[in-house]
Amino acid sequence: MDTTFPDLRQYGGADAFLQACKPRTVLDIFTNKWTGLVLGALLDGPRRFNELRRMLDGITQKMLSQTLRTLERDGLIVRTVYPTIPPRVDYELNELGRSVVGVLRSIGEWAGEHADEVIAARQAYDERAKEPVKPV
Amino acid sequence: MDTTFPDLRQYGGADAFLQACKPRTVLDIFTNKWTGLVLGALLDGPRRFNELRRMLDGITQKMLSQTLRTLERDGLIVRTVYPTIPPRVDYELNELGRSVVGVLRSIGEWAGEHADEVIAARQAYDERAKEPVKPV
DNA sequence: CAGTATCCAACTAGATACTG
DNA sequence: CAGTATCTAGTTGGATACTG
Repeated sequence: MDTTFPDLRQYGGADAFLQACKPRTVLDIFTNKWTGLVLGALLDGPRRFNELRRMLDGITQKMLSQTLRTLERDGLIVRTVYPTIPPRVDYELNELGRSVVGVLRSIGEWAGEHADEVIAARQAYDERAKEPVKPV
Repeated sequence: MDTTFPDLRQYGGADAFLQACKPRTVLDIFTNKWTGLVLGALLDGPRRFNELRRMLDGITQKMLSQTLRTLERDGLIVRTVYPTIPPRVDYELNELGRSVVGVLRSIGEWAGEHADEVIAARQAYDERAKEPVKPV
């Protein structure tokens, strides 16, 4: 079986759900640790490398570089080099990149609306696990 | 900085985007390899363990077990044990679980609509990388 | 300024074997 | 039937040092 992610538009039962699995690699866009934050940092317009690094305080040079390269390769952002001294490089969302942000927003909305619920469920589950023996 | 995922509802610029970062742990729901498929397999109603294993051909016993436990702990599915011999265990989506599927659907829709675009961008990028020297 | 290169610790997921 | 336990290969991300 191809374990790629399903295209849920075509969902019509579990089988169809599972068969509609083609573009899983594309899903890396959403599973990467920094992708969402980097795209978010670009929402207001073009940013330079170190500018992004400051905005994303906590990201390493390596991860910023890697994330930007991946986003560029995936066609979500545009990298522009100005051959000045010192060099200047701008990163900017393109149309495809902006469309991803829409999806990230719906993920963020769900997380914002239900995070407490999930966290409470986890605590309840862990509490239950503490006392597995039924008191008589 | 807290590198959790932003709640984009509150977005009002990159700063707000970055500051609205609280419930990142909740995002594991979307980044897990099997979560989406398991939730999808439960869309039509309760399923038993080995039933799910057959539907998700390719998943190992360990990963199915682990994924189901995580989903149960997160409060997205309900696990019901029937103390029969042989044992019977049903897994079922609850309301929270069904709401996640909505988000997964929007991810799947984006992926379905733009996968070709992303894949083409990757190929183009890789092609460009092959001939880095500008022919004179 | 805008990156690369290298090493390493932590985590993930698969294969395999065993259990109430 | 419905799992758990263990071992291991592969991947991810961070720290650090260096470069055009």
